[in-house]
Order: sequence, then C-alpha cells, then structure tokens
Amino acid sequence: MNLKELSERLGLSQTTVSRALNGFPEVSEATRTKVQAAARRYNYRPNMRARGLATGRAMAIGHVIPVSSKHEIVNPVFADFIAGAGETYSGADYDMVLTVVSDADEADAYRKLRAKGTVDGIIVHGPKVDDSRIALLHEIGLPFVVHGRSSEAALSYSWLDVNNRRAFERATSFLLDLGHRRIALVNGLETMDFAFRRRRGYEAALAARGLAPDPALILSDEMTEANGYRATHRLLELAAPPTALLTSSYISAIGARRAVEERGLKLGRDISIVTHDDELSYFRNGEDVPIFTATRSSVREAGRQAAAMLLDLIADPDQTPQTRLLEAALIVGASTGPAPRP
Amino acid sequence: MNLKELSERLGLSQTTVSRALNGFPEVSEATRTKVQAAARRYNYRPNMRARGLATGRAMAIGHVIPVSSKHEIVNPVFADFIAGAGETYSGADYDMVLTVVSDADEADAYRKLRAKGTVDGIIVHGPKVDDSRIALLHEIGLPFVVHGRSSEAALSYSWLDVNNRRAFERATSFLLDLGHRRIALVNGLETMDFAFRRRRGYEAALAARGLAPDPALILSDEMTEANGYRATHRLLELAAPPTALLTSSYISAIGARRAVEERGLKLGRDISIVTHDDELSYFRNGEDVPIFTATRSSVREAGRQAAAMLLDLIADPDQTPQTRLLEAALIVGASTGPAPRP
DNA sequence: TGGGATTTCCAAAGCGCTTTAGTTGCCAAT
DNA sequence: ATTGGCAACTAAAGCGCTTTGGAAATCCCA
Repeated sequence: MNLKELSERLGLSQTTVSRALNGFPEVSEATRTKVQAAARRYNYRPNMRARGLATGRAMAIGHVIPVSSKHEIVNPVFADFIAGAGETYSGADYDMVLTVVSDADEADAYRKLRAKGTVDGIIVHGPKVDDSRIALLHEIGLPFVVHGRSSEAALSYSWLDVNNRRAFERATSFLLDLGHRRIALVNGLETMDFAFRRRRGYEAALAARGLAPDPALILSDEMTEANGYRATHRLLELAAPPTALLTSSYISAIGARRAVEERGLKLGRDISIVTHDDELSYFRNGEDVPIFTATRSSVREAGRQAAAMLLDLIADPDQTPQTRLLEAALIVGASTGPAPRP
Repeated sequence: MNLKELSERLGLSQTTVSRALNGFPEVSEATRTKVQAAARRYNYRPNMRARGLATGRAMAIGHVIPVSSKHEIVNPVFADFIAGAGETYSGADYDMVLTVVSDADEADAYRKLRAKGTVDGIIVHGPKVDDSRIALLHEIGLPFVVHGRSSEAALSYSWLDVNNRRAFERATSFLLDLGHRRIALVNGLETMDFAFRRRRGYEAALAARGLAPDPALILSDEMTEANGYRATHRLLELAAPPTALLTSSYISAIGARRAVEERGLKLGRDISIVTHDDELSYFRNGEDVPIFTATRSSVREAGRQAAAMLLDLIADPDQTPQTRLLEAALIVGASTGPAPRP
C-alpha cells in the first residue's frame, strides 16, 4: 500500500492524505480522522526511502564501531549502550545504522555514510586522546555526538562522558583512606581517552597525599578478562606487591579476581579491588550487596542520553555544541577493606 | 556531488555516467575510465535513498534484537555476532539496521520494517521453541535467516545453528566418563530454543547410561553472571550436591565459579564445570590451556555465515530454505576432573 | 448580496537515481 | 548509393513521497 493507492481509495489527493497523516493544520479534523483510520486499516506506512528523498532526511543515526585491527576486540560495553540509544530512537521513529570497521577504514566509512546519505547524524564511539574523527566529521559536516571525549581535539564538539577523572580520583582516595599505599592501576589502553583521564585521576589522588605513582604498578591494555587476569597475576608476583588495585572495567575485574583467588588470597581482606562498573545488564555487580566496590555509571543511560542529544542537534543544527558530564557513584562492596598490616 | 552535476561536468548524460559506474557493457572503456576517475575525484557516491527508490532495494539488513521486557537484558553474545555479520555486510556494501524492541512490540517492529522499506532482509535473533516470528515473516514476505532454530515452527525457513543437542550430549557424556553421576544443568531460559535443545542433549546422554535426570539438578534462567552464581550456590547447598555441572554460557560459568570458590572448593577437583563457550572476544577462555572445559563454537563466525546466507537468499529469493548446522568442539580445560571419591 | 478572508483541498514539480526505449553515427555488406 | 547492424550514447519516465503555488468552496460582515 502506497500513498497513491491510499489516496485513490479515499477519493482524496495525495497531498491531502500526506498532510492529514503528518499533522498539518490545513486539513479538516473530519478528513484527518478518516484518513488515519484508512491508513491503519491498510497498514500504510510511508516508504522511508521516498520520504527521505523528498525531505532530505534519512531518519537514521549511524553508529560506527571500531574494531581494533590487531586484536579484533568488540567492546563489551557496546551492547548496552546500543540498547539505551535504541530506546531513544524508537521513541522518535529513528533507525539505527551500524557500521563495523577496523580503524584503518574508519575515515572512509564516515565519508561513505555521508555521501550515501544513509544517516542524519553519528554517534562516535571509543574516542582516543587525540581523535582524528572529530576534525573529519566537522569537515564533512555531519552532526555528531561523541560518547566520551577527546582531550586533545582542537575543535569543539558535542559529547557525553562520565567524569572518569573524578571517579578514579575518588576511588583512589577511598583506598588511601583505608590505609592502602601501594595501589595499582589496571587500566584500559591509554590511547583511549577514558583511560587517559582515569590515570590522571589516580595520579591526582596520590599526589594529594604526597605520593608518587610507581610505574611498576600501572598497567594498561585492552580490557578483557584475560588481560585483567594477567595484569593482576603479574602485580602479585612483584617483590612489593600492591595491597589494592583499580581496574578499568568490570570484565577485567573478573579476571583480576581469578588471579587473586588462584593465589589463595581473599578479596577485601588480603587485597582490595575497586572497579569501574558500567552496569552491564548481563553483569550486574551483585544484587543487594555489591560484589565489587566500584565507580558506577550506567552505560545504558549514557546511550539513551547521547542519542537524545544527537536528535536535538539534528533538529537544530546551529546550536552550540552541547556537553554532558555524568558523575559516577562510588559504591562500596565486598571487594575492599583496610590495608593489611604488614 | 550528485549524478546530475557529475554528468554535466563530464559532458555526458546521466544514463551513461550511471551505466559506466555500474559496470554496464554498453559504454566504451575510454569513457568508463574517464567517468570513474571523475567520480573518484569528486568523491561521488550515489545517494542510497534515491538508488533504493529506483531499484526497490534498500541495500540494508535488519537485525531485531529482543530485549525481554521483564529483565531488560541484552544478550552478551550479540555484540560478537554483530561484528561477524558486519564484516560480511561491509564486503557486500550492505548496511546493518538495528532495532531494539521489547518482545511485546516485536511483531509490529517487523511489519514496520517491511512497510517502511528500510531493509531487504532480516536476521532473527534468539528464537524461541515456538517462535511466532517465523510465521509472521513468512506472511509479510521479507527474506530472513534465523540465528538458531525454532523446534516447533510449522513452516520451513533458513537458519544457521550450533548443534546444541549434540554439544551438550557430548559434554554430559564426557562428565559421565569421568565418573560423575550427579550432574547439574544450569541452563538458559528453556523457552529459548537453544536451551531446550541443550537440555535434550543432556537428558539423552544420561538416558544412554540408564540414568534418570534429577529435576533438582536442572535449573534454568537468564544467562547472567548473577544467575550462574545463584544457581550454583543453591546446588551446592543440596543435601546431595552435584559433583559436576554444565552451564549454558561463559557468563554464567563465571558466576558459577564465584559460587564454587566462595565455598572454598577447587574447580576441577572438588567440582567440575563444562560450559558453552561462544568465543566472545572480550572473554577468551584462557590463552593456551582453556580455563573451562567447554563446548566451543564461535558466535562471530556464526554472524559472518548467517549474514552471507541471507545475502544469498536476497540475491535469489526463490531458492529453497538453506540451513547450516555448526558443530561445537569439545575442548578440555582446567575446570573438569574425575568425580571425587565419596 | 457581494467581496474579501478563511478553510480545505488539489495538480504538479522535485528529490537523485535506474532503466526503458529510443537516437545517432559509423562501418561493412549488398 | 542504399541498407542493415552495431556500438555508443541520450531523453524521459518512474520509484513514492513532500511541498509549493494555486484553486475552489465556505464563511462572515457590511
């Protein structure tokens, strides 16, 4: 069923039918209800390609998810972010277009998306400290919102981020308050902006107590379970092992726990762990009492909000870049305790 | 840059330019190369909406991911499947359109996708034992491939699945061979087809040794870490606890391990665990020696292949439904050992 | 009762592409 | 010199919608 057929069946012009359905005022209420009823009866939905062609809008948002070409790792946080964004889109009748690319092809993917006209805007995932995509998207003139930030980006842009620096500063202070002095950081790749900021928060907290960071206690790698395990394993073998550690993701925390338990140590007594918790739906951090003490911020909610920001930006493209900084809650669980007496 | 501009700049008709770029034979090689060069220079890419309108093809595949309305859980396996499918699509110049819906709205989502004409085909995720979507998609006439199967579906359809029954039958036999007799099954929700099949494999293996399944040892729920923990915790508190258990996902296995270790038991000695391993990129099952004994099958590869099957089906819609059954490997890791002497 | 204002509807252009149905020019064959 | 055939190109219709620029019908008030 298309507009032409529907309008013929109603004995009205395509114009009137179109206007009736799209809520224009120059159509009487009587015919509007008649049209709406007919549309429902015949399950008529405007063809999006035709509408897009006529309006110049695609009614779709692009998400480009980078897959690091070396490791081929898909960000586990991604699924929940998408779910959140998806909620916002379906409420606004937008589609979500996903493109999976290795970082080598990423620039081309954006240009393509632009030239093909498949999307009205883009969510940028996983920004690096110095991320070329921001300049690129400015250049090609496609509205975008970054999930995270890019510390060294020259141009201004819209973003939504967790206050990673503050979160890790607080987490570190918390451990210091418990008497820990050798605190390790099992970070994500520090080319990633979030990891860079977390490191700075960690260092700031140490500095505030007059402590210098020990390079041997700072590790950084992709946030997989295996890497969390390996990093922790290595840390525990040091001559002067840490009494506490911060991990950058719940997934690496799981790996860290494995290493801790394998060694016969007890979490929260022999060694403390604070992790960042994105509130992944399949990986809840405990039910009543959190398993891990954590800096918590829902990535799903971030998805919802980032999507809403982008839709806003598309509706009014001339607005100045919007930014939103979410604070992470520091929740106390069973994985931390006072530093063991030496 | 659009076709009209490009053709004017070249002093050719739109027809010729279009044909040159789309590889039609009725254009001389000389002009073809000229046209291609110009297209590259001006970064011309056909507008997909216009092309779609003209050809009737969207050059996009829809993925509808159900979010169970009660628990709002996003399938953790999903990200890797998408990554695999994405590889196939980008090679074939297809886009991927994601729709996140709660199961209540799912039927409507498919109809909408069809009527709006945004996609040429659909991948069905997470089929239930008796899944209404198969009849629905037949009815609305949109090509589709199911990732998994629906045991009670009346109509035939294309699918790609892991041999879940065989995998769990083998896994159970493996444990039986090790002397285990009380073997628990920590399954996914048994409304899901894969979980249903795994249960049958488990039961078949027991039956083959003349053992009757003990209902107290069979649990089924959403495959989260928390549920894996809870189920295992409960099992270990039984008067006659199992000496081995099968878990339906790597995520629940992590929870199971937590329960085991919390109790001070040693995995592979005091209790054995076999899990299904989807080879999630962020959750590798060990590096050289697998952590868990597992039935392994790459969900990413499944994504690649399912997508390829769908593209095939779209290219030739009249073909009979294609099916592909992937066998899972049974890999032996550190989580299993002989049944402890009572 | 007439004429402007208002309401309600419509014909047709246009979005950027593909594709059908030619047209043109050229050469070989008659 | 004509014809037929082929290679190389083009004009224009059409995909299904929105939207511009009217036109017709109705209404209101002098």
